[in-house]
Amino acid sequence: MLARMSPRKSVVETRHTRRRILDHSLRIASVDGLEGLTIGRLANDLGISKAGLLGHFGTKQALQLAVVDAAAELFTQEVPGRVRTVPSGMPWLRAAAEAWVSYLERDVLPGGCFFTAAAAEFDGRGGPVHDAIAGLNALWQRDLRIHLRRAISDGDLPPDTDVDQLIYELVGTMLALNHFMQLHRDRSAPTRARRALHRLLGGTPADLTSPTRYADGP
Amino acid sequence: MLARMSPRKSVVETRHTRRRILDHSLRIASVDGLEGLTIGRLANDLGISKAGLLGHFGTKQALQLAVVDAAAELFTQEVPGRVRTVPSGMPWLRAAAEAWVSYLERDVLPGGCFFTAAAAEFDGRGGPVHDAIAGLNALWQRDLRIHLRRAISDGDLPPDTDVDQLIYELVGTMLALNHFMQLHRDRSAPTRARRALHRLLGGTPADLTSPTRYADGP
DNA sequence: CCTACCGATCGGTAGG
DNA sequence: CCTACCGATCGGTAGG
Repeated sequence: MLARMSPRKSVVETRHTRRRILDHSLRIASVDGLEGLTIGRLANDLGISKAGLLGHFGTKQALQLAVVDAAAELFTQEVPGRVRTVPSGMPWLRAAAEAWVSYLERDVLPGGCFFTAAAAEFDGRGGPVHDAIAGLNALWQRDLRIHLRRAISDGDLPPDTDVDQLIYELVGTMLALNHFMQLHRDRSAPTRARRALHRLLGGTPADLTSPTRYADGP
Repeated sequence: MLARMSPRKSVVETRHTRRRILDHSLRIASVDGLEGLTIGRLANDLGISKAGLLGHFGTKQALQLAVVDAAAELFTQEVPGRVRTVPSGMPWLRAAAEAWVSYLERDVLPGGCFFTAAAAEFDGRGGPVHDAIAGLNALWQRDLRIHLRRAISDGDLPPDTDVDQLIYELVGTMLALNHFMQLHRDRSAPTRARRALHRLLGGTPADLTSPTRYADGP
């Protein structure tokens, strides 16, 4: 209460350090996964001690959960955050899809989409980290579902549209974008993604020339 | 040459042990990744010593490369191997796509598709393991490309079909199948995959009722 | 294939 | 936030 240095500043500095830890963790985890993220490496990169770093979170699992939260915050900022003013339904879906492609195209994280990597890493396991990743994924799909239903009631999609099928194909398009950009360093992947999204949602990509359907059944 | 126990049998046993190691490695790696595959754990599971196990491969990286090869062998057996007698072009594509879905639907490996997991794990890194995974992926895409071109020249696909776009969407469909089956334990994912493949390749899935295109552009 | 061992690193704790 | 330390495990080697 008396002879301590300004606690206000100390709190601010603590928050700043925590942010630095999470920012760097996101970069590491997007490339090497949440298990490749080790306390020692992280502390060394940031120039602080392992004990000092761990003091912010307690355990490695708590750190992993904090990183998942930070990734969700980043995604929310970069995708839905950029289309907050766009009308619900089909306009929102097209704008959100474009923001999603753009987010990966701009290489915001060095390893691409954190959630794609984290989902693949933890999909076969149980535990709190798996549950957090799966839950956030489900939340995003719920947003898509809401706007897809709105697009149907607005008449922008046929009334018999299979909403879950469409979500499946939207997710597949984005998984492929990450796959081709990261594994094959294929810079034409964003264009491919936009064409696929146009087939799914309509819209106005100038580069779409081929017909909507590839093949007719026999 | 003289006083050794049958060298024939010893070689057979060595091969058998090597097979056991690779089979178990594939199961571990499909769930926990190629880095989650540790010598100690593997040796313990199989009831042999670490040194004995490592003797088969030399280093961990050599083991990882052997596991990648074993995964390629398994995939080749389960997908192209099952459609070897199907005519080239569109018939082959439809049969191969069905074999691909079936392979994941039957849960051949506990963690789903090894290559999907391994690609996500190594996509941001360099090195021989990354190169092996990317190379095998490229090989499979080359097979798809050959048959897509054949389908075009047979008139089963329009002459202006964007082959690489179609490959992109086929891959996306399979990535989504793995994603929904593994992360969300969604057993309807194979049906979704078949519908998406039908939209891409045509064919005769009985469950397709909705129209081919979801939305019209403005 | 084994035992016995190596240095390095892991997540984490004690105590300040 | 630090130093100093813990037991466990990592990949790998020596020698048989």
